[in-house]
Amino acid sequence: MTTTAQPGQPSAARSLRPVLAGAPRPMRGDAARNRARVLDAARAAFAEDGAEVQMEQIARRAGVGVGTLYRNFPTKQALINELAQRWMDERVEIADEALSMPDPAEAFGWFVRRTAEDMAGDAGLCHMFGEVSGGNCDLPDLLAERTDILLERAREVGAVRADVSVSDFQAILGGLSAAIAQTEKWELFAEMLITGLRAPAAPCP
Amino acid sequence: MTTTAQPGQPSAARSLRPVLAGAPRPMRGDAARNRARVLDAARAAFAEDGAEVQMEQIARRAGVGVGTLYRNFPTKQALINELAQRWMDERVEIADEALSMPDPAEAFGWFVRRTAEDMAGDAGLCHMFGEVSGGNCDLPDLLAERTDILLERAREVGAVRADVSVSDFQAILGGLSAAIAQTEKWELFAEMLITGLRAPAAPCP
DNA sequence: GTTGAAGTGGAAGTCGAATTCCGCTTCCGG
DNA sequence: CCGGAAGCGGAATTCGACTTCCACTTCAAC
Repeated sequence: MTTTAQPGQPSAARSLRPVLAGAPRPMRGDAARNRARVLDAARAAFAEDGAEVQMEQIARRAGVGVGTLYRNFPTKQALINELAQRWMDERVEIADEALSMPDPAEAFGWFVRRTAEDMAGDAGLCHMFGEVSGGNCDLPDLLAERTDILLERAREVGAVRADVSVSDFQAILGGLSAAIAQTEKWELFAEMLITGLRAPAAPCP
Repeated sequence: MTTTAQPGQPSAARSLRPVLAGAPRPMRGDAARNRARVLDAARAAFAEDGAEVQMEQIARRAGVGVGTLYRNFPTKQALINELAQRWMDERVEIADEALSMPDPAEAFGWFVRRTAEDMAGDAGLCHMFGEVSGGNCDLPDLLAERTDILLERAREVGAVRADVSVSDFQAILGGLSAAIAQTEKWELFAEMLITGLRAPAAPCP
């Protein structure tokens, strides 16, 4: 139910016209357009209403019938996974950008702030983080790897306490998303996190 | 659906034998016993599995039929509300205990730690906090009032930044519950919160 | 322009969980 | 110990999603 492809395009192929080597037929133009519309509509719908939106609402929003949804994604979950994958990819980019910054403490703070900001703008993202960190699936390897480095470097310069593991950080981001889902005050929350995460050395000797 | 009572006992009456003035008959002894069993079973079930437990599981756990559940609570939601109410009552007591402490900073910290600890021990509580702060319903007046005082006092001594409102704090607790639901490291999270919430005075000049 | 493979819409089917119903059982006042 | 009101169990019903199906439309190669 989560593995193999089924209809027009495997949900793992992310581009509009995934003309991979060996694909017998490139997918009809209008179909590709519809697939894109569905993805957009789904993203918008999840962003506004969270994961409880119904397939029919997404379909209406995209201006297609439910049948078309199911042609492209065998399952509601598959559709969600597709979006999750895209979000994760974006997150990996952000993490890479942070990793390119010279100061580890600054990089870490920037990543947290940026993530909080993105969450505030997208309820779907919030929910997904809740899920992902919620245990339904783990942080994808690519992202976990980046996060690990980010965290490690920050730890070395004392910007993050030593007893915070990647999975703790993951849980913390889950908490952040839950908080932000309730109030849009992401700046406050991000600041709190960054401060609270700092190693608890005696304040002022 | 949320207002009027229906069967044996209105879900608002919390005691086992709510022989309020005017109640024609005090409720049969075995019925009261069953009601209590149901409540216990429900609490345990929610604590273990979160809010997605099925009515039948609760019934089995309590050793009764689903009919008995519905005799006592017109709706699954009503049952949840009843438990939520009880949890909230406990929380008010905790808050009161905190309020009786002399040092506001210490009181605040103690309340946060205690809440985190309780959350760690009860997935049901966690979930409920998520819901309650999630907007489905607001913090009950009684608790909001206590929290407000706790927060205000802590603010005055600089243990909490000035720009944190009660509703922010509520959101933060929601986040805390989400984080704790994933890892049991409540001590770490509580410490982080307490530190992060502190007024951001310049560290060490 | 024709043709048939690909794609479409949305009514109908399925399925799981909440809720209802009712004949049988258990209390308890007299 | 009896009668009948109160309570009980759990099979049957309802309800609201997701998912399937298929007659019909659209595209694009020839």
